[in-house]
Amino acid sequence: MPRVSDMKERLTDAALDLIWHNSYGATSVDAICERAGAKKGSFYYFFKSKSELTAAALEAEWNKNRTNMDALFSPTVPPLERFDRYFDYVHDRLAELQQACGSILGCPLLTIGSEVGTQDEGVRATVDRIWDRKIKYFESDIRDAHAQGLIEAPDPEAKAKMLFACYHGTLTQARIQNDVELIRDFKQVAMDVLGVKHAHATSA
Amino acid sequence: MPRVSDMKERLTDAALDLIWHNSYGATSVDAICERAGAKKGSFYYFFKSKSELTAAALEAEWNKNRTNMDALFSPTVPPLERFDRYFDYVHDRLAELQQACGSILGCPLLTIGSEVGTQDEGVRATVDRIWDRKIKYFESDIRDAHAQGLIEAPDPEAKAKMLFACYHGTLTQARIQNDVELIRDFKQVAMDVLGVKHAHATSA
DNA sequence: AAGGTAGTTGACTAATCAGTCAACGAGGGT
DNA sequence: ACCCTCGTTGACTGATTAGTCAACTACCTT
Repeated sequence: MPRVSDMKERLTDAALDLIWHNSYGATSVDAICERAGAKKGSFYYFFKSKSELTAAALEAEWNKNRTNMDALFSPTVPPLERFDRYFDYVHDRLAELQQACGSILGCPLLTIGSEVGTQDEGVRATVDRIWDRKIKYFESDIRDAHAQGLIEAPDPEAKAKMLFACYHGTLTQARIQNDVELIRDFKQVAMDVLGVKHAHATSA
Repeated sequence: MPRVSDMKERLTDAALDLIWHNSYGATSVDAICERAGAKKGSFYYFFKSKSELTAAALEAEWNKNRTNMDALFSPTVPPLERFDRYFDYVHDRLAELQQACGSILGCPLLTIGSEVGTQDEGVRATVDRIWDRKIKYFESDIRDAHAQGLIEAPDPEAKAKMLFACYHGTLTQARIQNDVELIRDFKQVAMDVLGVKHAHATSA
């Protein structure tokens, strides 16, 4: 048996999988253990509670996606193209997951945050923290686009917040209706919200 | 004891309250019964399961809000003013609820739909159905606005869907961050998404 | 006033829940 | 060769879960 255990990661992976696919409330510690190949005792060796594991799982997921996000929102890419690539990336990943599990899963941050936000302050604060970090990608992007005269956005922070909220609303509607099309259609909405100038409509 | 019982309504009211405030998973049948002043047996006399009760509670809520929605979206009101009044109404109601319970609750349709959508087809379908009905208010409104030349919206159905998704994203972000301001700020976003012509910016 | 029916009761089950614990195992450092 | 520590084990508890059921009550109809 390994001196350095990968069990902690197996547990956070299993937890995020199950909670994202189903929900926080419907995911039991037993189920997480089973998927991770762990026994109850191991679980509580690494985590104080299901709530704490969930927070850890969200942080772990963030760290995994971080370099990817950095690449997508690299300042070397033209501002509006960053959004374009990002929306494509999320769309493709969710479509791929739908192939595997049958459902459009939306964003775990919103799904989990919305579910436990009023009940579990630890998880809520974690969601909030990661949410803020992700918005920063939007914010920088908007600021660059504004500086280059591509859009009119005197308050990039507010604009980023709003765009982020709209995007997540779309992802969630896609989850509820299990329809990936909505996500593809969002690009045009993003252009509208951003206030992209000389927007020659690509679709209706 | 009354010949005609109001227990069914008490149960759906209690269920929606608790599920909206907390979540579907965190709301037990026992808790619903306690709040409704019912015993277990009464619950299962009226409803086959917690899932069925939830669907019934959503339908009941819809019926309660129906006349209100009809008034807000009355064709006698200028199209853009309808949206304005509706957004104000939701904002005020959620702010009021926040006073009472401490939390911005967002929209139960999205919260519940997002939580149980992948697990409970009955509830999911109910959410979907009501969601569609509510979007119709947006759709008619957008069609009228387009006809009056206030906006450019050749596909009112798609536009309505997108605006609805964006709005619910904002409501949910407000729930997660317990911040009512986001909801107030949405009006400007709505104008952008709608593509309101000669939009003299009222705020930033 | 008799009887049917719509509604109520609360004790019951069997499963599942989150979380505990004391004992065990296997490397690594010395 | 020793121990010490990181990790593992699985049986256990006590609470809570959704759902069942047969007996009961009170009203309305006739």
